[in-house]
Amino acid sequence: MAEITKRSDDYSRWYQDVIAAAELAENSPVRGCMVIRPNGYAIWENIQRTLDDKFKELGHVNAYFPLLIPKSFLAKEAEHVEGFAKECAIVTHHRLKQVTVDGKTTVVPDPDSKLEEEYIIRPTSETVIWDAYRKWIQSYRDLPLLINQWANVMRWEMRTRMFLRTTEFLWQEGHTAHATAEEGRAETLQMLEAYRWFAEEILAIPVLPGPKTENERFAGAVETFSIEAMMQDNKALQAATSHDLGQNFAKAFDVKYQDAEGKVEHVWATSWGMSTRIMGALIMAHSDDNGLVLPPRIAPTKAVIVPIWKNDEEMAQMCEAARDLAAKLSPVVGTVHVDDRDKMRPGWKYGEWERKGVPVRLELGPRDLAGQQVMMAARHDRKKQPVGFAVLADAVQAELERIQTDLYDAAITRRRENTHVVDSWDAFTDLYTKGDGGFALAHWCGGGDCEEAIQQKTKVTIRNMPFERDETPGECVHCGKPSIGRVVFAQAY
RNA sequence: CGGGGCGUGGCGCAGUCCGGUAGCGCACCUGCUUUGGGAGCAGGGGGUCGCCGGUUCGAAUCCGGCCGCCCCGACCA
Repeated sequence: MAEITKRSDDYSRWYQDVIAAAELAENSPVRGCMVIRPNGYAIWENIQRTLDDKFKELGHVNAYFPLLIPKSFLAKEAEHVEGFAKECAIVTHHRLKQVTVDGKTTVVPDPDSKLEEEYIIRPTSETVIWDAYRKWIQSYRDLPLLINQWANVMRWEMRTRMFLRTTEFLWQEGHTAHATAEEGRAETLQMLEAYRWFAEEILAIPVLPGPKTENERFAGAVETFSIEAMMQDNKALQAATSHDLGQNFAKAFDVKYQDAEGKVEHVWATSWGMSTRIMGALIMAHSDDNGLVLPPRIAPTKAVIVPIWKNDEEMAQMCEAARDLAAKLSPVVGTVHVDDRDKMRPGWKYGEWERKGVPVRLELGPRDLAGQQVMMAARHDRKKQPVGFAVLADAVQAELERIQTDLYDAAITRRRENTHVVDSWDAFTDLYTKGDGGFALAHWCGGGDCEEAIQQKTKVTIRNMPFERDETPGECVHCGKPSIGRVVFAQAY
């Protein structure tokens, strides 16, 4: 295993090194696409399970819509096409043909199999889904319609980064239909809150929920909300979005319902999503120079037991004792792994499980067994202490909770230290050129042109306008016009 | 798509300037000794040198083209 680059030396290499060292994912033969390895996919499965339970608790059901979307569908909502046209993969043929060129056999699209109407690989599924909703919705009795889909999508990005921006990515997309604008808005906010809960309580990543500016809105939405997180390099990352789609898609796909009084109206829609990008946030939020650090609530393996021995007899004893402990622990704390591999010394194993981010390590040697105890070590702060067998389950449970809390506290402290109230353009530019960046709470006039000008000059964008923000008017940090209050600026992933 | 860097066993690299048929560390396999923070010794397996073409008696090395990866910009979740 190659050394992990230090964060202070090269943050972006560090990020890639952590992914490689923890065996989360690797590049694939397809440009911009990644192979998610078992260690990475196990985390995604936990993310899926937790979110899926939450969605269902809130009344949603799952369905599956096709990967391929007729080209004409995308064109039905004007803003939507404009937003996605530049990054669509297109399926044009349905058959290959073997040909021999210079004695070598290869395959080419069979010209005779050209599709009359080409398909695009979904960049998001609003269009196919709303085409179906037209058929499913007739009456107010069919509402609300609360459907979620777990799927892969493709957006042909110019520059990709593992998890953070890949050509193909996995996500969930919720698509709901409602009888009134108020219900739609309530759903949009409810799901944003679900994402906030998930990011903060499960992933230990503090986030700022709030509406995006008009420029940053989802193509086709009336209003877009996001949760924004700060990474260890002080850049912002949009961790999830929730869109109030108004009647835009209902009108584009002619989805109407009849209310109790017999009046026919277009329905009101929302969509909301969280993707494998969140894994990039998870990796960057907590990991250190020794590798991955995972919050216990999302970690696939909560604890690993490393037995220590000097000879075959001891090996048998320690392994048996370790398996006994694991069997007692698992029902209380979750998956516990016993690393009984021969041929590897304990020190090597410690290093490996640290790289992979397992929150708690339990060391069990002859001296421990004699004293009916283990040495318990935490991944994130390396604190080590002896714990008696009798109280082990409670102690590990408490340790996992301590780790979860520590990680959240560290992240929120880091965010506080790197969030600055900025009141002049000089201070603003200094922060992002000479300083360490981070979040700037600054006045903004509300003008899209002004927002773009700021981005042009500094590469800093308005992440969102947090619900909890200072709305006292002031002067726009850039143009000096009267402001709508302070919004959050940052360089973003 | 522009600017910079890099493609050589699984990983990290040397060799390229100055052409002579591929080497080091780690990992892997076998055996013995080991095992409380990345063990030691001995033996062993594995590479069309990113791809295509050219020059040459001979190319990892020189020339031309292409592809991919990483970093920095323009687009985005």
